[in-house]
Amino acid sequence: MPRLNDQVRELLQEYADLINITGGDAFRARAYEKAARAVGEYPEDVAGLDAKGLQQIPGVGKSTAEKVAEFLATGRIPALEELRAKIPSGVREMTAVPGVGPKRALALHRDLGISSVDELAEAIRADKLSGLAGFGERSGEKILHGIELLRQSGGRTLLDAATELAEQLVAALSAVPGCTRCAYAGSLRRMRETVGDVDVLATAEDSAPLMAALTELPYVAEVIGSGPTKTSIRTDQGVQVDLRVVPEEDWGAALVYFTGSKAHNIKLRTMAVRAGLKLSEYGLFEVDGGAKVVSATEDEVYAALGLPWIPPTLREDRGEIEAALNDELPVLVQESDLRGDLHTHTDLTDGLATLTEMVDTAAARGYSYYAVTDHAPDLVMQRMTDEKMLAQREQLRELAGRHKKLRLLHGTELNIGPDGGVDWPPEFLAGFDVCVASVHSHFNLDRAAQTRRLIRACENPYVHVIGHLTTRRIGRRGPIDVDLDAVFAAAARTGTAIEVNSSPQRLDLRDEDVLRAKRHGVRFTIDSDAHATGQLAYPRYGIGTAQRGWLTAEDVVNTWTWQRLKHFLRKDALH
DNA sequence: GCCGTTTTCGGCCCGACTGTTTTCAGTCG
Repeated sequence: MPRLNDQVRELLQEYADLINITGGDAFRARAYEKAARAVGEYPEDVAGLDAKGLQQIPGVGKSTAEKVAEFLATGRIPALEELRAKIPSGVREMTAVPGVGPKRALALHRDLGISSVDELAEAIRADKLSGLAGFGERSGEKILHGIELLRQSGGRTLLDAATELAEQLVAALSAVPGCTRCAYAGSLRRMRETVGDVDVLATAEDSAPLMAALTELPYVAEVIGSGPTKTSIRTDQGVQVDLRVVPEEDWGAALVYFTGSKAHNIKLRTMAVRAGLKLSEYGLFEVDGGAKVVSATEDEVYAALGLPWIPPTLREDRGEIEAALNDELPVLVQESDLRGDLHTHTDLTDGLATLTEMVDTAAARGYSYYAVTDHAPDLVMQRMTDEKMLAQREQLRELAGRHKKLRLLHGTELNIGPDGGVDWPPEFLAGFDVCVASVHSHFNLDRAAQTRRLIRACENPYVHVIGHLTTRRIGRRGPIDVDLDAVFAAAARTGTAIEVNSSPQRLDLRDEDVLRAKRHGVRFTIDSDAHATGQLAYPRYGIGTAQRGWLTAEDVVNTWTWQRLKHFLRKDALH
């Protein structure tokens, strides 16, 4: 079940979307969007707030507070239900298709009776859109491509939502009497960027109470199937969960089997066969006679195959078994290795929290250094000015003594222009402690131009970090077309770090590209790109991507001490 | 609908891109 704030966020966002689709006042819709975001990121639980308390949330006024209070009291918002009655839910879902906004969704519904993404795809294939005002020859093609993009990740759940769900499930099932072990496995344990379903494994003498506990959870929408060893449900958020219960003595073999990946397991099984053994989810057995060798722990299973334990994030058959055989497994970077965050925002631009709130939260995370990197002026909508930036720097300097162990760095997130230039001239850039530079526009340049602009950004002596290099948004927007190897070579040559952006919507660079970049000798940062205090915890997801890219703490500059990082940030002095 | 060293009305993140137009609407960041 999502946090109550998240439920309210979703309802307010739905209300805003429906206002947009029905052609209501755009500013009113925007006000609800803003309120939705503010509630979602509000650190306190809204459950304990009354209408007055709700109005303390910035962006929530009288009208929104009343609606939320009504929801908290009755579970319903009549104003929302009225709008829902006018517009089928599929019409709103169509606006999730890249290229389809509220106006087009309404036109498609009103003029062609289309009420779902599936019907939309069908109508395009049947050439029913031509002739509709505002839709030309290329529209259908573009929308179909958008639907394709949506479906590629459609049915898959982002890492943060899946992790939160899995942690709740494990907590609930661990509390069931008779449950001796419980953990999540599958691609979530390997920390893939999206997961198709959530696999939970548990041990108990009697599986029935665990199966019953799962099916009775309040957020179960459907029981897909239930037997003595396996139960599958679907949550009200549409995520499938498979629970498997095994005897405690088989825990290790089952955990290996259900963690995967399939390719990793096939390789393990092949190794077993060569040793006269057979590996399954029930254990490692001798082929002759069928005696069980081991199955109680993962350590034992790997050891019996002549291997050290292999971290789940490496189990993709990308050379980890060979490395393990040669005793060359990397010592993977851990979240606890991170000493700071070098890419964060405040409400000076598009963040939700104040500078002080962000700094306090960073201090509570135990960091030794922390950079504020609000947007630079070329991202016009953020309305940055030199004066605002300098005033923030002053404010940050005044906070310097607030947390004794936390060094505050003043930075910015620059915009890499189409030609590779950035927002400010060298003399202004020199005033920052750290500069992240990212692509925020011109996503459709050809490969040569994209490559050129990124290399030029690396060559800028004031650019320390390239942020979210490919600019992809999972399930929403593909990566830009760029020669990554050429950019990695430039980053390595110029001493420019490449970011592993930890936002679950981005996770950019992707794991396999991290691996490639590492081979070029690139250094990395693992940053939150936080726009709210709660998002400062995002590096837990970026760490997964970094581990899947085989990174060690040595590869990641924000695990370094300040003394060492300071040297790295003096890039201009090194050349 | 929200908000105020623009303060109770009148603004509100602005501009580029795309495909459709022939002067612009819709979408997006």
